[in-house]
Amino acid sequence: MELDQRKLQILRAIVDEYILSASPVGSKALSQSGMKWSSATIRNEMADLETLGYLAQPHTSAGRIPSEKAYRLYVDQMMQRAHLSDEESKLLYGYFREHVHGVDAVLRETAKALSEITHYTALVMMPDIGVNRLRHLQLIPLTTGKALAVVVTDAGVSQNTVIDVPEDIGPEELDRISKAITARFHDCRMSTVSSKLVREFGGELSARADFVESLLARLCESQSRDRRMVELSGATNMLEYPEYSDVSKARTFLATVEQKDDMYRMLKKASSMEFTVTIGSENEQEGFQDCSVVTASYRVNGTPVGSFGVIGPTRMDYARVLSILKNVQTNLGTVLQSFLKEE
Amino acid sequence: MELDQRKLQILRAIVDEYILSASPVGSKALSQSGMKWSSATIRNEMADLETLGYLAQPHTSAGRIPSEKAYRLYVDQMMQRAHLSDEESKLLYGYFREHVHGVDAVLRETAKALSEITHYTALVMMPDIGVNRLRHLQLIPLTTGKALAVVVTDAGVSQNTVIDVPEDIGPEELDRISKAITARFHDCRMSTVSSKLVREFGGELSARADFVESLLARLCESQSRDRRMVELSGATNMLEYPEYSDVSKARTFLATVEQKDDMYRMLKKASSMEFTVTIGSENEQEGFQDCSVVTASYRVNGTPVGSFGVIGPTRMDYARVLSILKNVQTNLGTVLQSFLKEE
DNA sequence: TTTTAGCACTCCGTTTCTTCGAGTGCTAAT
DNA sequence: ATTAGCACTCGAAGAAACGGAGTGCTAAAA
Repeated sequence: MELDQRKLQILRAIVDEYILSASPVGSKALSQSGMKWSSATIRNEMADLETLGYLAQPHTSAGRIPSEKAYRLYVDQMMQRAHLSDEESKLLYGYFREHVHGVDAVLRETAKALSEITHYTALVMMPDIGVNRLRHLQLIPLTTGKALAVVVTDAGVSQNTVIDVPEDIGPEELDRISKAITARFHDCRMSTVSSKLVREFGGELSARADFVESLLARLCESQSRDRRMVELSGATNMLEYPEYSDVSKARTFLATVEQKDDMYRMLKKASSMEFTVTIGSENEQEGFQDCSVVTASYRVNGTPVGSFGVIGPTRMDYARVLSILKNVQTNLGTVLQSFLKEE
Repeated sequence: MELDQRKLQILRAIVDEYILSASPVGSKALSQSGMKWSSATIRNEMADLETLGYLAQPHTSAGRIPSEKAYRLYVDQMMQRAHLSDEESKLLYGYFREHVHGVDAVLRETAKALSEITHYTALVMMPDIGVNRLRHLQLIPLTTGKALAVVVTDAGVSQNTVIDVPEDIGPEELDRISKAITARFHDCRMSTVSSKLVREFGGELSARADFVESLLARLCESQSRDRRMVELSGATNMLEYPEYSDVSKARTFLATVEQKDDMYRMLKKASSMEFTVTIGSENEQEGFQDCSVVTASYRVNGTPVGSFGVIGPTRMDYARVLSILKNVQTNLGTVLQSFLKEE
C-alpha cells in the first residue's frame, strides 16, 4: 500500500496539473513536461495508481483525474505551502487597514478579501458570543411593552435583541436594571450568565427576577435565531469554473451555500480546529459533494471564538488557499486584538 | 399610431403567451387558441405591429416576441390585475404573523416571502433612518477611546455605530451625554439633528460640543456606509428561467444584484413612488438590461421610509407581481404600525 | 375592401454520420 | 526494468441531412 518515490512524484504532477487545467492528464503530456521517465513507464504507474484508488478515468481513452483519496494524500503529505508574493500579502493587509468600524465590519471585510483574493467562495462566521465575557448590557425603551437589549462583550461584539417588558417597568427602572446586570455579571461568560445566577442576587434584580430571567433566556435564544451570523462573499465566483458551467449544478451549489444555518453549523464545528480541509464527499452538506472546504479558526484573547473558510471545487489550489488563510488568520488576530486595548 | 381593438387584443394575447412560454409566438398557434381570426389575418396584423415597434422577430422564420414598448403598453393599459387565491394571501399573511422581533427581522422576512411566492428575486430596502424621529440615543463604552452608539427611532429601527471618544470622557459622562442628547433631540428628525443645533444648547452638551458634533457626523455618515441596508432574497431563482441558462448571463445578473450600494440607490429612488415598473433598458444598471424591476414603497406614520421590489426577466408576470406587492405593502404597513403603539 | 386559404420559401434545432486525435493497453525490443 | 511501437477506443467537434414551425405573398372568397 505504500507508494514509492516515483509514484508519489507522478501523482503529485498529475494533481498539480489537474488543479491548473481541470482536464484529464495524459501520460504523454506528463513525460514531456519535465518528467524523467517515458510515457510508457508513466502509463504503467498510472495504471497502478488507478487500481490503488488514487486516480480515475472519465472514460477508457482519456487521461486520468485525481480521486478524493489523491487529494487527501496531496493535502496531508505532498503539497508544499505556496509562498504569497509581497504584492499579495500587501493587498491582503490593505483590507484590514481600511475598515476598522467594529468587529462585524472587519469580519465582513475579511469575507470580501478572501473571496476576491482566492477567487473562490468565502464564508466567515461571526464570533460566538457565548464564550465571550459580558462588558455592558443596556436596555433601551422602544414602546410600552418593548425594549431593545444591546449586549457588548469584551471582544467588542455587540448584539441587539428586541424584548418584551412588563408594562409597569418604566425607562428609569430599565436603566437601573441595565446597570445592575452590568455590574453583577461584568466579565462573566455569556454562556454562564444563566437564570440560576439571577436568583442568588438581591436588590433590584431579585425584585424583578421573572423579567430578568426571561430577558436572559431571550438573549441566548436570539443568538441562535439570528441568521446574520455568517457572512458570505463571492458565491458567484464558482460560476467561473468549468465544473459549474452547467446551470443546474451552479444552482444546487448556490442554494447550499445560502443555507446560512448549515453554513454556521459547519463553521462552528470547525472553529475548534486551527485548520481543516474537507474534501468532496467528506462534506456533510449534500450540495458540497464536489467541493472542498478549507477553514481556519480565529481567536480573541487566546480563546477560539469563530472560524472562516473558503469553498471551491475539489481541485482547488489547496496550497495557495492554506497560505492565504494562515495570512488572514494572523491579520485578523491582530485587528481583533486592537479592539481590546484595555485588557 | 393608435392601435385598433384587434391589434390590441392580438398584442395582449402574444404578451400573455410569451410570459408563459418564453418562446416566440406564431400566428397559427394564436389563431387556434381562442382567437376569432385566421392565422393569415393575425399574420398581417403581426407584421403591422412589428413595423410599429411592438414586436420583434428573433429570425426570419420564427414567431414574434414582444418588445419593451409592448411590455410598457401592456403594463400601462392592457393588463388586468391578477387575483391572488385565498391560499396565496393566507400564505403571504403567514410570513408576517411569525417573526415580529423588530423591524429588521420583519423586513428580512418580507424579502424571503416575496422571493418565495413570486419565484423571482426580491429586494427590500431597510428604512431610511433620516426621515424618522429620534427616540433614544445611548452611548455604550467599549474600550478606552471607543464607544458604541445605538440610535432608536420612532419607527422602531435601531442602528449601531462604533465611534471614537476622547480619552477624558468616562462611562458616567457618556451616560449623561446620552441622556442629554435624547432629551434635547427627542422627536426631531434624524436628518435635522445636525451639528448646528448642538451649539445652541447649553449645559453638558456645549462643554463637549466638539465631541457631540463629531458623533452626530459619524452617525449620518455611517448610515450610507452600512452595506446591510438592502436585504436580498432568491437571487438564484433566476437560474430557473431559460433566459439564464447561459452561465455567463447568470453571472452578470448575480453580480449586479449583489452590488448592494446600487440596489440601495435604486430602491431609495423608487421609495417616493407608490409603485414603479421599470422595463429592460429603462433600468440604469448595466446588468438589468434584460430584466424588469417592480417596486412598491412602504410607509410608517404616513411617511414613506423605504421600498421593496421584485426583479425578474422582462417577460415577468407583471399582473401577478403587482398584486403580490400590493398585498405585501398592506401587510407590511400593518405590522410596522404595530411597533408604534405609543403614537 | 377585407379576410382567408394555399403555397413556396426560410431558417433554426436536431439528429446522424464522419473525422480527428489524444490516450490507452499490450507486446516485443532494449 | 524500461521504452518504443502499434492497434485500438472513444469522446469532441464538425459537416451534412432532415423536419417543422413560421413567414410573406398571391389569389380567391366574403
